Amino acid sequence: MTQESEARKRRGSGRATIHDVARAAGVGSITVSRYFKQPAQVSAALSLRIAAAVKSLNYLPNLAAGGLASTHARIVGMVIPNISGPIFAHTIQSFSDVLSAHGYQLLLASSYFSVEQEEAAVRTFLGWSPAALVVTGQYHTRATVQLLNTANIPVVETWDYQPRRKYMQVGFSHYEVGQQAARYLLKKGYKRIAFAQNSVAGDESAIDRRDGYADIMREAGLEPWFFLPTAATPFDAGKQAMETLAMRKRHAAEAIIFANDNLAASAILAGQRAGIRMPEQCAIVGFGDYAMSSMLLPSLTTIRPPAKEIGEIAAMRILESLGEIPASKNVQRLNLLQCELLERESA
Amino acid sequence: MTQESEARKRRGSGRATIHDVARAAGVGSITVSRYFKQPAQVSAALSLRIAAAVKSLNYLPNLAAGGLASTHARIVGMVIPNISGPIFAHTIQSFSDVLSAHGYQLLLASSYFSVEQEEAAVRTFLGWSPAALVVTGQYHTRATVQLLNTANIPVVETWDYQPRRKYMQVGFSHYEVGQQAARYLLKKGYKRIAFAQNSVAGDESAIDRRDGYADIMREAGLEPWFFLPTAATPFDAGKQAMETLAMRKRHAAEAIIFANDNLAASAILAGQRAGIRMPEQCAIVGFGDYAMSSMLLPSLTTIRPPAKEIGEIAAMRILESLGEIPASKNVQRLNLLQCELLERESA
DNA sequence: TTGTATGCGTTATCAG
DNA sequence: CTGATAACGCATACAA
Repeated sequence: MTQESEARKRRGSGRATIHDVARAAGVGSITVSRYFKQPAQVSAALSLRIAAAVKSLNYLPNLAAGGLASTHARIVGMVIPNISGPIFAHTIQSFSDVLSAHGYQLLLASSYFSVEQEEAAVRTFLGWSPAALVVTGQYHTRATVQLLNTANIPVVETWDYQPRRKYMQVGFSHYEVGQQAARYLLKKGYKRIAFAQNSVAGDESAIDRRDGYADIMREAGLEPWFFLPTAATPFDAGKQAMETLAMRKRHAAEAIIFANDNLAASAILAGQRAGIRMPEQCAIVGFGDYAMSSMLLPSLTTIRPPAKEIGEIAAMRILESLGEIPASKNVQRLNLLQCELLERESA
Repeated sequence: MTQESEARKRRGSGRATIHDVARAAGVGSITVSRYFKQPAQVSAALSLRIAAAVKSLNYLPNLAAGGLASTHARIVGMVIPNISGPIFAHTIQSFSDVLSAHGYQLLLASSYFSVEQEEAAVRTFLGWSPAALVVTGQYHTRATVQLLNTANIPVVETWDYQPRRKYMQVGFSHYEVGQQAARYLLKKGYKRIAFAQNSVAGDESAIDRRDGYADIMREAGLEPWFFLPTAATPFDAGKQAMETLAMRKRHAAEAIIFANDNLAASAILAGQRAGIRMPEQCAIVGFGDYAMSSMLLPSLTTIRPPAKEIGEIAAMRILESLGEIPASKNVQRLNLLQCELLERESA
């Protein structure tokens, strides 16, 4: 009875607050706050009493209140094209792991390659007063840029790298990846090299890769050859590319660079079924190094993006900006990552 | 000068607040709050003025403050074994999509199949006063259960289903999946059927599947045959299982059920290299239906878990509990999902 | 090292 | 339909 009769507050979660702990420990509430944030500044005697009170009351700090009071919550928002895609998940995973090791939480949203959805996500995230924000790529709406600029917090663009951008960038040059693939095939002696694009609208990075390919072709005195599938799903699009480019009677493609491994994989399956010898009759190069790529027959030659590294390094840069860890030198160079061309059987 | 000379607050983000909007619109701040939360309760005239003020001030609601005042933030925490895994990502994606359509944000953490890491994540999440919490599976630490119980918010366990659990469950019975695989192979006439486990510690669900398999074997008067790989990576473990079980001289396995498709895939590759005819010499069944499974040679017969559906339905149940959408009937039955056995070439 | 007063931006309560 | 006031739980500024 008596313990229940304590005048209950009109609102509130009913959970113990920092004041309850302070009262139980016989200290000021600010000391409890320090006990969590700057333990070194609290004497051993008080620390002990506070620890006991915390335990007996099952105290859990209210992070929202803390964030409100300190104007920035220990939260970082991340907008990624899609969570369940074969590659971005690794970035999310490593990013989240590094952050949570330092007491920051990940707030996640997906844009499905739509800059408008990205804008909506950024807008919502800012409502949480996040400590930092991560977006994918360098293509955003005007309003997103405006929001990012006025937010006055660290912003990182991942999965791309362009010189002289305003925000921190952690990624690689898609343009150079396109060049890399084209050079590789040219060196192998292929001439009739096509580039099969993605039917997903909004994947601007794939366009950059295509342009890198095109420029290398022109340098070599060859005409770039673009194929834009009309099929909706990657599976159908890859098949369509294979049928259109490699199975034509005259002037068939000797090699095809695909916008990603999904397309390339379905092309290999289609080719296999049609009895096309790969790479002799048609060489295939992908992008992404998805899990299945090494298991195909022929195994897929592809370019591996540093997905996990991107997440890790982005998190580190943010923690540096936030003063959580000492700053690295030569950040500029560290942020520009390299992709690896994995030479397998298909090219 | 004059516009800058407005006495600046000592603290704060510098962003416009609800009071700024109220002043600009000539209304009380609570009316602005209502304008966002219950637009129907605000007259058209005031709504117009508020809308203008919001726009001109670039007002963005501070969600942390709102969450603090209303004791529950529009946030839902989700703990998942791993984000970058081949199947959970789909659950995350669909869960996040449904939630964000209703103005809830996803706070994500991974446990790596460790109940201790799960506990830590739950603890942190609770600090945000989330509207609801989602965990994976039914195995938790005592402290986690305690936290979940006292949190007094909707809790959903995903990726599993056991009768008479305390929390809402959205998933399927791993035990029945194990039974399903065993029955399928027995029906095909296989007798010497082994189960290759996962070397990842903490994957309790895989144990449930194994037990389902074992019981069906016993029912059929056959001895269950467990193989526990020592190899660390799934790739090596699958290969090891194949070599140990199917390539032995005498009494080799006629069929192997693998704890997941990663193991099964590497087994198929190893078998292929060793010239083992599948399924004639050894049939293979996986679990998960990962992206590469249909691309293998032979394509992998596997059991597809309803990953996307789990995320969707979990989100719906939460939104129902929160009163955001009308409640469904027969929730009990709806939450028990079925896995589909995909009959392909390997078994 | 510790404590007091006050503000963070919003919503619940209650009154018009 | 609208508004004044007081929480929400914590951290900053400043003082002791």
